[in-house]
Amino acid sequence: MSEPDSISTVHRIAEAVTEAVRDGRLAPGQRLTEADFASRHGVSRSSVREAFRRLTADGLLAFEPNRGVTVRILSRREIDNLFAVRGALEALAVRLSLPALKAAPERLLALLAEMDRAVADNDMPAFSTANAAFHALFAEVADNPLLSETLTRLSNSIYWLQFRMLVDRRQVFDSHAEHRRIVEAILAGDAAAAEEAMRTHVDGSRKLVQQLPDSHFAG
Amino acid sequence: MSEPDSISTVHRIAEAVTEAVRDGRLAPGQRLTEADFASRHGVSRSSVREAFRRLTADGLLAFEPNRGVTVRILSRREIDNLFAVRGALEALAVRLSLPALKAAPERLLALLAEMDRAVADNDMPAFSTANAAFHALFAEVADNPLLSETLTRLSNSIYWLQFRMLVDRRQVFDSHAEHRRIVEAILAGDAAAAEEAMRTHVDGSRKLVQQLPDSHFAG
DNA sequence: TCTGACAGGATTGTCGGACAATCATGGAGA
DNA sequence: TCTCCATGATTGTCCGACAATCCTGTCAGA
Repeated sequence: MSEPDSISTVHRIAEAVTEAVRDGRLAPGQRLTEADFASRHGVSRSSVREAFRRLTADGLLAFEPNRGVTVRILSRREIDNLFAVRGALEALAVRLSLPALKAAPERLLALLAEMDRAVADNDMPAFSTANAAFHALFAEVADNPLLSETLTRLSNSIYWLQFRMLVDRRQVFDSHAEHRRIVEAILAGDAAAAEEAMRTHVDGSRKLVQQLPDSHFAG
Repeated sequence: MSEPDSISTVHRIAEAVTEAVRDGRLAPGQRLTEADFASRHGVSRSSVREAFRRLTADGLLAFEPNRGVTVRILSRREIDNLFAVRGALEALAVRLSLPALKAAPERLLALLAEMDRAVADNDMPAFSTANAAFHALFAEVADNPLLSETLTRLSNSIYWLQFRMLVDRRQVFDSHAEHRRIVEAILAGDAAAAEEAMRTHVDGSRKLVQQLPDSHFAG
């Protein structure tokens, strides 16, 4: 997703919005007005519109006709829907990537070790980063750009949640045990078990997310 | 996808492009220039740009920075990737929709009958329509808009293929046997079998598509 | 002849401004 | 209190312009 695009104006704006969402300056559900953004960043409204469109396609913003865009926020229901799709796709990624990962498990094991360390050190940012890399690895090794792209879009749609999840570390760290199960199944060459472990893991994440208070959801 | 959007200018343009692709007036891989389209349809370039963006997000067009858009065309490799994702998602749709479909199989059976009739009458357009409805039904009954949306995007990406497939009817009709297998598994309440039947069916479609000559692919 | 640099044309990227279309809000009147 | 409408805010669309970039054909030099 999000083409390199040199250093175009639109790209700059899109980056700015993404960052603002990432570190909470833009709250989920918040409405973004074009003119506002244009003047604040010293660019034309056209460029802002364009950036908004691109971010909408990427899943970060939500677009409503004649109403403009808002920072995307999902209802509990939509979260369930998203995790269902994600589970199916991550399971697919695991299956497709298994042979290659079994043959050359270095990166996989490195990420697992990195997460081990992060858990031991109670280092949430490091864990979060490694976790994202862990999940992205499967799609990447599966060598299916469309799959990677689709999963990225899904991640973008719940961008704000990753941020909100940082508050309660314990449960997030708990999910790490499932990572190990996935890796073991892969090393054993057991595709069905690996897929199932991934499905379970994704559903675990879903449950974790659903435990957040209502204020983090739309609807 | 493609919001109703009243009858806005952008929507009109987008429809026009979609239709043109559907009936072959715009060839896959063909480049579309904004000014051209703007003057031909008597609208501003801004609106054309916007329509192109939307269609790009929908998967019908491909966008390259500083080069504009082209009618999307995939390589054989990309086709395989797409069908892999599609298989996983259609299997998910089958699993999720199974209980509801088993309880109320009317529409499912009606579509199956419609396809039976189309095959008997050698009526390709009718078969094609019913087939699309058949596949869409699962996602719809699964009651997961995100899933429906994602599958629609995938379909749009290979829009031109549906058109090209009309040439050789026999093999397409052959795939109908697999439809029946899916339905039977659903009526029997056998989720695993239904999923597997759907996976097989989707992969069958993939093979069929791959039998087309090189001229229909990018790369 | 072949290769590479360059010029020119074509097309996209961005800008600014303008106005119509639509939505949201709050107040007037029933 | 509720409904309807005026009003302001914002998006949708148009126009025209120019810079940035890409593509192509040409020409000089090896």
